[in-house]
Formats: sequence, structure tokens, C-alpha cells
Amino acid sequence: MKDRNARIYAAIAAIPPGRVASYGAIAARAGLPGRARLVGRLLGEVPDGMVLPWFRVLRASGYIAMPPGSRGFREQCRRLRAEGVEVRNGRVPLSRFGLDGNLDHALWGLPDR
DNA sequence: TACTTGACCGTAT
DNA sequence: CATACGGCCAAGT
Repeated sequence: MKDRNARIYAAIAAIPPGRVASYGAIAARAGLPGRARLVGRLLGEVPDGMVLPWFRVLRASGYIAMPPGSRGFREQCRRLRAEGVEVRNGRVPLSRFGLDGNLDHALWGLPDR
């Protein structure tokens, strides 16, 4: 597997439980700023058997990326709520659960805000 | 090779 | 809030 894919998967794996991150934030964290689409692409083809908190990845707006009502969508809602993340109308309040994307910062990895 | 697609994003209007 | 636009680019056709 390509090194950059491994870095992206690693960035996703690093999202603490109960928090969420955007595609763009993951890309930046993996050293690939501006490559949000690549992250989404990869999530669609996660190697069989690989465990990844894919459900903690949302759009920058806080919305779940999959089509509302789809199976994946419902599954994502379920898993997020299961760890205490609030989801309303397919959207999570990033002000409370987001890791704060872009290019920051030392917050990554800290348990609380 | 050329064109289209898509689990995306930031800025502007 | 919603639309539009340009940027991004790997895969598939």
C-alpha cells in the first residue's frame, strides 16, 4: 500500500473517541493539504479486515457525507451516538465535537475541550 | 488519450 | 440559508 494511504489511515485512527474530524483536516494531518477528496476516496475502499473509526470523519460542515437514509448513513449515526456524539438531521455540532480542522494544532490527541 | 465522477473544501455572492 | 466557482486528482469508461 502507498505510504500516503497509510498516513491517511493513521490520521483517521488517531481521532479520539467521542470526537470527529473533517476530510480536509485528515488530509492536512496526513501531510496532504487540499486533498480532502482523496480521503473520501480511500474511505470507500478500506482494505478488508482493517478496523478504522471511519464514522468519525465528516464533511467540514459537520454533515455526514453519505446519502441521508442510506445504510452507511444510519450506521454512522448509530456509531457516533454510541460514543456520545450528538447527531441531528445528519449533522454534528463541530463547535463541541470537532477537533478543529485546518492546520492546527496541539489540540489533536487531547481528550477534552 | 480525453472525459467523467465523486464519503470534499474554502471563498464569494 | 443556498448557489456558484475553482481547486483537488485517482479511477473508471
